[in-house]
Amino acid sequence: MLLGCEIETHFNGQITAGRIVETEAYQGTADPASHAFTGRSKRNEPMYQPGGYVYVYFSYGMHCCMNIVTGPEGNAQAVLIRALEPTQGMDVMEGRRHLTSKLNLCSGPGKLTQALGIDLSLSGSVLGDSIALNPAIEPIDRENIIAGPRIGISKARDMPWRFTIRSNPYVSKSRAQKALP
DNA sequence: TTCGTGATACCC
DNA sequence: GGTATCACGAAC
Repeated sequence: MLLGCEIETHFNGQITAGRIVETEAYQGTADPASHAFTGRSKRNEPMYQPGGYVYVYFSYGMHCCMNIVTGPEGNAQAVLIRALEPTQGMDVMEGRRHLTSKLNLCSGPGKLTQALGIDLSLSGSVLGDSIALNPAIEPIDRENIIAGPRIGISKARDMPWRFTIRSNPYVSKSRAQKALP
């Protein structure tokens, strides 16, 4: 479980980090909403690597979104990181995001990649170098994890594979409460 | 609620 | 080559 773990990046001597408060699971080639559903391609190739690889994709003309590959090689399971609670390098993040509101620095998948300085060139890299994954500072009790439908997809909308930490103010907001059709 | 934005995939 | 699609965000 990635919730509660910390993602830390080092670029140009600048350190930024945040605690994961919101994720979405994508279950490989059998999941119609997964980027791996239509088969292997140059873009989704990192998803087929073993757990620990990073898959970054570009979407809607301006956003990069970051996934952590979690399954065995060839399985294409990945977890989309949707929101972080900033923990280190707030000043650097504010500079990259051009705003000073801690609450909104990383409250969305495109926002957090911008705040952490992650872009397409990091797709296919491995955790541990420029991007590190640190263990949870404190474990999250099962009762404090909320599961709900994933956001922004048109297929398999009924699968409750979006996970957030209960009552955490740093989760993404604008579409968070959107009801299913 | 709408609109900007560009990489990708797939079809010619 | 052209174009529809897209796991979004910010401005209205």
